Amino acid sequence: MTTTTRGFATIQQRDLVNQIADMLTEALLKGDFAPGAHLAEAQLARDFGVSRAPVREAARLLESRGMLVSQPRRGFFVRTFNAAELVDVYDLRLCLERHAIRSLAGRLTGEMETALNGQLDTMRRVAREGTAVQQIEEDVAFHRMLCEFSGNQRLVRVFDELCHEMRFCILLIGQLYDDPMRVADTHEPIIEALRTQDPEACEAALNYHIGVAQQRVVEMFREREQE
Amino acid sequence: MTTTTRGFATIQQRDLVNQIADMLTEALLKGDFAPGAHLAEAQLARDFGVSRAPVREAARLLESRGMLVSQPRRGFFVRTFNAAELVDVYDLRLCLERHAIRSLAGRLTGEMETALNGQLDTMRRVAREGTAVQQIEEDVAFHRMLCEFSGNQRLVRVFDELCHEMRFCILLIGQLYDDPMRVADTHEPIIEALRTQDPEACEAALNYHIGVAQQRVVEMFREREQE
DNA sequence: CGACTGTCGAGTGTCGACAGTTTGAAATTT
DNA sequence: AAATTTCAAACTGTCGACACTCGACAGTCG
Repeated sequence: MTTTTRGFATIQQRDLVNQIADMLTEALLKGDFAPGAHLAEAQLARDFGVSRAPVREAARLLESRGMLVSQPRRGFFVRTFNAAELVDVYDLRLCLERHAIRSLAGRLTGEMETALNGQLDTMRRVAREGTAVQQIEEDVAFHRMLCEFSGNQRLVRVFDELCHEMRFCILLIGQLYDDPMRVADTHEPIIEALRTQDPEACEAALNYHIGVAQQRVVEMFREREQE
Repeated sequence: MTTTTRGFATIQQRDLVNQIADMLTEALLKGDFAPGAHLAEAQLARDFGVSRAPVREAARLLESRGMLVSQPRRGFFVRTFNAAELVDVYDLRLCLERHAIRSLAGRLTGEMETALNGQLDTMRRVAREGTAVQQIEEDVAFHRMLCEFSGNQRLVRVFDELCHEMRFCILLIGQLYDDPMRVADTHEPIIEALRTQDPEACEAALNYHIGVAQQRVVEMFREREQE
């Protein structure tokens, strides 16, 4: 939230599209719509008390985020995942973060290390007293930092897109896949590897970390799939 | 209503959004719009002989492909690149292809090798008798194959997005950056490295190949920027 | 002379409506 | 009873219209 010189909050009359997109996102993450369900524009427009135009644009936005899919003349549907797609998402995530951490090894500044350690503290705090959603969010934030520190903003953008899908998947499963405090702890080796300045060690730590996460999520997802 | 102020051909009543998106893409690649130029919905709608709704959707599509950017209440503008963004694009491309080739080393099938060699032949053919656009297209197709062979479809999707931007940049420069036949030849070492089944060799070949391309493109772009 | 204000045109955000298509179920046939 | 056809309701794609916002320019006041 930016402020003006006088300290007023900037008035950003967030247009309808973004508001609707946020509401839809929330509803989707809460599981209000079944996977694969059809979203009727007119119905949503009535629900939100607006016309179909902004609903349509919001839906396209969620489509670009991979949470909805559209079929010509049939409309929008809640995105469904299969295990293979989930594997791909985590594999791509590994691809991105490995590239980031690799370019990072050897030029990690003190500031960066402080930021990462601070994020680790935050993760441990929400592991104790936060909600599941917060825990996921802080976990994502840690990995996002790695991407940001790579200096490649285009890479960060792809990471963000991936995150939408990961969030969606994880909340689709309906429960966290591990003890949040232990999850936080498993980020420690990554920082340590970065400190050694050894690219190989960094890659190994990340490989392991993401590999474990992928395995757990996919496993839980496969269990869910049996219904 | 056959001709328009900008001279676009008229379109049929099918799939308006995609047709408009294609025509806009073509116009953008041809350089009909200056970088940073404002695209007025109403004007385009008149030009195409349709209403603003499909134009708007097509513009959003191009926005998601990184060819346009939008500002609230101000509309769509032709995306501008700076050298740093171009560096990021090529860096991310290296990230993707390195991941692909790495997972490919050691499980390259005969079919894959045949396909790659076939593509190389195609590249050499269009280097002799094709247009610049074709040459770029076949070059992209080779690298896309590498991504496809990784088996990660999500990765291919990101690669495709990146390609839109690369195409746009390259054609923005207005000329090819190297002798097309030599460009084709530089793909040979990649296939050779894959044949050795050695991940390190594959990575090295790719690093070199993309590094050279990046350097050339960015260099030419910087020259252009001086105006 | 400089800064502020009012006005005007251009353009986006949103709306309600219409036409053609898809869907699901009733109606009919086998 | 199962399969097929028919048909109406629901829905999407597209359109034209209106209100509000933004930027430019000229005019006003100190």
